[in-house]
Amino acid sequence: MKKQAIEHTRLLALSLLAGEDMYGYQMIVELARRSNHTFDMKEGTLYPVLHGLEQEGFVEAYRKQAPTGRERKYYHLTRKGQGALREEEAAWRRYSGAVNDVLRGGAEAV
Amino acid sequence: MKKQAIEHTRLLALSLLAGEDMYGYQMIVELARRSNHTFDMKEGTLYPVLHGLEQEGFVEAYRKQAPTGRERKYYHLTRKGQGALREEEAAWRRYSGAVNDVLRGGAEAV
DNA sequence: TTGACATACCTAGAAATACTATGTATAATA
DNA sequence: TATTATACATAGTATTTCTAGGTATGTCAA
Repeated sequence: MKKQAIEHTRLLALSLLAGEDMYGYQMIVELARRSNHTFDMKEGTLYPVLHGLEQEGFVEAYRKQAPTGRERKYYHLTRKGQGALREEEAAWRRYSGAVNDVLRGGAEAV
Repeated sequence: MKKQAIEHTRLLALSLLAGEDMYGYQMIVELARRSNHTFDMKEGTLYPVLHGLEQEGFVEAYRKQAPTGRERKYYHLTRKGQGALREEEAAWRRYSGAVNDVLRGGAEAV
């Protein structure tokens, strides 16, 4: 019943797009694969986030025909989005490092 | 204006109490110190969480006179709380490990 | 002594974030 | 041809944390 704790959705989304352009559904599948199924991001979570990233100019969307004949909406990480990714990565390292410090009983010597 | 992302409040609170009994205000100060001021937990966040942990039997509260003469409300981690802490720690390692896997481009070989 | 500040606890309401549930539509497959 | 997987989307709900406010005591300087 407990909510699954996926909080850094933006970081994860930006990170997925760093390697290659992807469409939403693909990102969900890829995220599950790369995280060994620790993350099971819902469509109701990802799509609004992608729309937000697009509005901020971090990603650009374009439609492309899939080999299946079906049209997909691909997202591309812009230069601005690359900067945002670097910032979010730094924030994550700071955050996770701090949690680990606390778990170890605190960073004694500074 | 952005909300500070402290999500694992329970984990942090339980972890602080693993070493010694503490009172709320002290926990906030200690958390800031141990995290090198990465975490600045608000009272409006901590106190409701402590009350919840108490209701679940993870911590026990008792009042004690401080050297200043003032009464403080100390929290003690119960055996049940120690178990909860171990579980939360494991969840954190799983979660942070998965984020790092995704940032690295995915855990290729499983 | 009094005014400011740090300490110490608490709660109500707002904001942010992610989930559930649902709707639509197409392609593949049994 | 019916079901499943693919693919996008949004409305409403739930959870978590913050903001803002309240109450009260101890310390210290002016």
